[in-house]
Amino acid sequence: MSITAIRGFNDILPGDTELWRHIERCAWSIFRTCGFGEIRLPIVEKTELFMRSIGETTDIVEKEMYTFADRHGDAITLRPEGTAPAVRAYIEHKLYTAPVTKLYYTGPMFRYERPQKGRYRQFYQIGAEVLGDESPRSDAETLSMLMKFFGTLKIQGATLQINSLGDASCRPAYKEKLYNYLKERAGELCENCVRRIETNPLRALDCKAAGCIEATSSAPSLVDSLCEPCAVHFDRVKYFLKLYGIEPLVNPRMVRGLDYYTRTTFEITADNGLGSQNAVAAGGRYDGLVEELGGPATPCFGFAIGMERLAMLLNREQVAAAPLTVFIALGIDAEKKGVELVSAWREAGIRVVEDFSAGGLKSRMKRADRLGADYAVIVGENELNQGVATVKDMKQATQETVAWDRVADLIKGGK
RNA sequence: GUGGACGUGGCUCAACGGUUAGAGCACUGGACUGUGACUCCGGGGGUUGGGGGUUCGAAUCCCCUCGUCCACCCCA
Repeated sequence: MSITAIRGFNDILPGDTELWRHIERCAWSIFRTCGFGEIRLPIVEKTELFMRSIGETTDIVEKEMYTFADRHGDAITLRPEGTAPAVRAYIEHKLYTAPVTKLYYTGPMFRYERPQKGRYRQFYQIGAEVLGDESPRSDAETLSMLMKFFGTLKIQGATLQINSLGDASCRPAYKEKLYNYLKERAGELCENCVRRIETNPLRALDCKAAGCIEATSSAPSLVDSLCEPCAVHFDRVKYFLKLYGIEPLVNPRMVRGLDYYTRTTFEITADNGLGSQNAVAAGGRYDGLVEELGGPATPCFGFAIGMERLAMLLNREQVAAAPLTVFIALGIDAEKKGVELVSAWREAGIRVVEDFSAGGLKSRMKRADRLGADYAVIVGENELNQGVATVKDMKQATQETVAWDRVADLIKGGK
């Protein structure tokens, strides 16, 4: 075997990029109508940015980051997610001077994990962040935009789960309650969760181990422990989601893996064909992050969509490529004329490639077929003398002879 | 990071430790000198993922390594 791509890093081939472009175009056309502007962010950031935002005891920071020393010895990291860089840019460029900022971005993220279906070391996300809006209506509207996006792509079986993680005024008290509860039940918990009691007790709530599910079944509920403002916020989010026609599933045990989330968190899962990596989009509110990173106190809401997981949910047939025309010149004079004809047809907007191979018309028609041609345009001695081309519809198996300047119209009109 | 399944022409897969590793599809040439898909006939294509070992003999057994997939973990 010669040199291959590194593990977990994949090439995305033309057949797939067609689908990816469709997804990106669709996202962009919907997001922009909701007031989002695109931001292009660096792929590498100072390591410190992620340690301070995502949280030092999270799995991402502890064992999944691609961190290097650059030539000056500074610690830099391939971004494992997009929110922290977006917030960094928001602060750096003082975008907070605007009443609200809505940012959209797309690009690769990097996490050092064992590859699996729907999980790669370089993976792509479409992300969106609303910075500077504390209203629960913002949460609901942004979620509805996301659901509309999935609807436009005709994603089947997507379910929205939401939860509220509370904020700085109610979560610490809840954590304490949960800590004491878990402490008493430590014997029933898995090894991992025993460790979490000290580091991140909330995580024990969404552990899949049977013993842990059993042990936490009567644990104090987060949703019941919210302070008044958080409870009101959560109710309003649910209320407005209903107005948007969205019926979310409240999952009080859903805990996110990043430390910066407050209040609303959510996850969209799809069951068809994604295996155990079935979350296609997730996100939530992070009201403390901007301030944490040195900006003014700014309430925010954002989400990220997993591109390859989303692409797996779509069937290629739904994304029709533009019809392809293959031009076949027979004889040296036709080849000469072809230079002019092909560029004129391209100018007219049709997608045309020329078959430069030698050989009989039969083998060249066969090549055209294999290239996936919708039309074959043939110009040989006969056509050349009369200023016409033979245009064959490969799918219908019909053909007609038309003047050169009518070829593009015929092809565009057909189909 | 842990556990498991699997790596054989471009693709899907055969081959009890025993001739020269096969088939279908794909490719290519011809039957058919300017018309693809169907048919028929011919042809090319393999360091059996890589390395080491056991054996008279390894695709097959053993060890290591790389990769893919699945699950755990975690997440998008």
